[in-house]
Amino acid sequence: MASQAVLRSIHLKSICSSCSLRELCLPIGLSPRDMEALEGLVHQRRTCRRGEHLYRAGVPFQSLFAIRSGFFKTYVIYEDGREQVTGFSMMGEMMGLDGISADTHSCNALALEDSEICEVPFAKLEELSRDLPSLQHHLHKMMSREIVRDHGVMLLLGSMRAEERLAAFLLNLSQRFQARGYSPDSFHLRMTREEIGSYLGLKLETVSRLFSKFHEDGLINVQNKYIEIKDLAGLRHLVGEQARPT
Amino acid sequence: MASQAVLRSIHLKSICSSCSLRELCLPIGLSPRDMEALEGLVHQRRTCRRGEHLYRAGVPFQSLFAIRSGFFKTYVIYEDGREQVTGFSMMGEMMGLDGISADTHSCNALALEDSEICEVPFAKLEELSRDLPSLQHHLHKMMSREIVRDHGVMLLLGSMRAEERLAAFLLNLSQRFQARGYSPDSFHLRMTREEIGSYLGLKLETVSRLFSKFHEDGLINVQNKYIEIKDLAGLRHLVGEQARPT
DNA sequence: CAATCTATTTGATATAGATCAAGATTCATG
DNA sequence: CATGAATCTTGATCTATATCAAATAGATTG
Repeated sequence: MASQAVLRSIHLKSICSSCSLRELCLPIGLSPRDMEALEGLVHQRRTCRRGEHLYRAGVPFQSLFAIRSGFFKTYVIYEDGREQVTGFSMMGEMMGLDGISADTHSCNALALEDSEICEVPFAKLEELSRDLPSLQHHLHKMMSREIVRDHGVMLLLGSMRAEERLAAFLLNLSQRFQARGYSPDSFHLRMTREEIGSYLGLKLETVSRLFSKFHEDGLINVQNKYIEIKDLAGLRHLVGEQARPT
Repeated sequence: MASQAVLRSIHLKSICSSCSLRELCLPIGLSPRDMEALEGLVHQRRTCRRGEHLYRAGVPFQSLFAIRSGFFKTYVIYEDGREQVTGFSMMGEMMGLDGISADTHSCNALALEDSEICEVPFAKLEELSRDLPSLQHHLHKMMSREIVRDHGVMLLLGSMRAEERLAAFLLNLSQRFQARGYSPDSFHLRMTREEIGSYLGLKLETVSRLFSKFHEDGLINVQNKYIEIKDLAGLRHLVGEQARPT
């Protein structure tokens, strides 16, 4: 028992420097000293089981969460109960940036599969980033990247047709899996058709029909949640080439 | 001539502490000393005439821009030329946060009326915010607020009906004018029906028809770009009460 | 201030995607 | 591994909003 506790503490101490995601969540070129300071900051490594909320809208904001493994959806709920999925997050991505604004989480984060996350107390991160310019700048870039990403979703929702939206969605997933060393051509969707639909501003039936159509057209293979991209160029061509004749 | 230059330099020196927008773009409770440091940083106050771009997507990112007066739209253009308006900005708001992500502006900012802006070199702002925790936190809140705002637009685009979108848009404008000491009940729209439509994911004809409908229903008066809100509660009721029977 | 250009309104019609419905498949649980 | 609950697929139909079109109003310019 005692040895287990020791092992865990050793493990905790070294997570950042040995983490395969460090180039995603940490600034490059951090000195060993700085790395150590940062590791002291990540005070908790937790798991979050499928179906559990990592945080909910309205609860006090304390920490950011770096995803070590697993998959999440974030969503907002409007007064009348409408749910809008605002994003899907995977390993190496940071969640919770929206909470800084009002010291309260403004959206909900739900694990779509068993996940491991690193909790980063934000006050401490701010403090440390005052001493580490590269960390400071990295944080700013992460927040800015989130803004840019959201603008992309606005473009998708505001001016793309259903086909284009789903194609763009698949291409985005493919690209993110690839960046993490997984196959860009075949992957399991972690979310339901309804969740995809919510994200893309479509109904689940429309999403399902489009998957079938893409399959018929030889662009992809679909077998329930398992996707195989057969014609990347074809998907790319679909996005952008089919503007409505405004 | 010489006296003019002196006057301008005096004016420049005191802009922040005397600016009526300081509670919008600066952290509260900044000491006079800190305020002075901040003022040294805002090295340029510029004007931007109606129809001019403040910045364009693709140009190197150097500075944030605080709007002192005027009105802007920001928009992204997709490869095939589709344009999506991502937001409208007015006095006291900060633009350009999206540029931090890739050291390049990712959207275009166009003045919809003659405007005055304060240019804030971002590298210097980062530097100063290392010494001023309240400034640092303020910057983080601004970025986070932008993310939250974008999530709101995603909700609007992804799950609201046309009527609700336009009502939400008018309510948002009204609230922002009020926060700046202007009438929340009557204002001039600075943007065209087409720009509103782009922002809301609707065609300009739909926007026009909805304005007419709101007028007939006694919710607003419209006379071209001049809007009078007659029934705030009615508009509020429209948003959220009309979910599609999903 | 006439001329021209741009923005807006309104009507008629078309259509992409929603809705409704019924099976079929997959998944979770005792 | 059987059984009920989710989830997904597919078809038929409906509707909100787009599209097309034309007239009007407002803004800009020489």
